[in-house]
Amino acid sequence: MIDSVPESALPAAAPALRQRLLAWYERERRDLPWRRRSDAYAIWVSEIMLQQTTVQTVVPYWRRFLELFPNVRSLANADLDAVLGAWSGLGYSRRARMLHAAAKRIVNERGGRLPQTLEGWRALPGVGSYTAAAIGSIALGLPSPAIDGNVQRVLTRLTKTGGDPRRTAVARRLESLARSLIDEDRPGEFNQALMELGAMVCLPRRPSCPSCPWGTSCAARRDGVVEDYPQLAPARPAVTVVRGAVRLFNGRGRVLLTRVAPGEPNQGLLELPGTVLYHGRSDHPAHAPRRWCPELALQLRDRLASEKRLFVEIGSLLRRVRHGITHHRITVYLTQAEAVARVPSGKAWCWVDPRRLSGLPLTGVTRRLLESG
DNA sequence: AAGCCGTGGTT
DNA sequence: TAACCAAGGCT
Repeated sequence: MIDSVPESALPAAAPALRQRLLAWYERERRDLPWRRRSDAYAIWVSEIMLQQTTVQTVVPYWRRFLELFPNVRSLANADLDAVLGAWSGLGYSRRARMLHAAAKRIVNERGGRLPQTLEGWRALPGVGSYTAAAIGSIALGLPSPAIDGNVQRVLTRLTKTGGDPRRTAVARRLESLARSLIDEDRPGEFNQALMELGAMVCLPRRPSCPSCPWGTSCAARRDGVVEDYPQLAPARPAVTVVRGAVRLFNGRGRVLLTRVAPGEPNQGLLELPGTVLYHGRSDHPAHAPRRWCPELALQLRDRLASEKRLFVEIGSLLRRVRHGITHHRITVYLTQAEAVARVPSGKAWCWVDPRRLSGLPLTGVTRRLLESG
């Protein structure tokens, strides 16, 4: 269902809305490192990192990444492991693979020249409609609306547009709205201002309507229903996962890691040897084990032996880490272990100095399990 | 087009 | 604690 205010009202108000938004943005904009850059490469990297990831998390990663890979050629020439290592902890490592693949394609097929059109960007792996519009407007001055979750929230509230904005029909309506609002002379500023408004003022919960430059024009605020928008569909129930992992040292104080097999989550990254001990929907009557126990230790030992040919005796519990992912709730128990047979070797296994983890392509959980403890 | 990706932060 | 959210894209 889509109910909204008459759209004819909006184009007339567009110039005033534009002016108020841009004036607010000029005053309130955060000093983010990529906002000091105008080259498409720096903007591109920031936009890929910012997909489903908060600004606060991205900033240090972006700085390190641009020091390691200052331009598209250095990124294209880098080993995938180095790129994944720089990404480790940021999540959704597929973004890093696609960024690396896109850099290679730019160097190999375009002589290292970055695209200068929306279609050119859109054709690269990892660049969808939002990211293409963001790069296009910010780095190239193209007048294309960049519509992310923030912008969806602002626009559904401004116009009381009902329905889930992630659905195609609603998204099209919002895009049409944004197109009628965008400042064609300063599209990059406009897009960033709209996203900034969503990130700083028009918050999902407890928005700061009194300080909003659009507050007097907002239909949802006028009717006192701001927090009823956007009308997102309820999320699916989460999946509960319990996992066991072992910390096994060799004689030189190095810890055993294994390469995640293709087809598994986090494939290609390094993780502590382990296995899934429980996997189920959390809306079912929970059978998920609630605490570490000898039965789980035996199961972990047997499955490491049968699945990975790693033969150990399980020692004491070292720590428990909870990991909340979109619709996964993961609990990992890390135990000590002693090898009782020769440890496998080969490409899937490696021993690393636990003091030298930075730069390794670790999974997020492994990074947390190994840090300071 | 609907589900998946199994991240980190806030409330 | 657990739900919800974030500068989404891919299949």
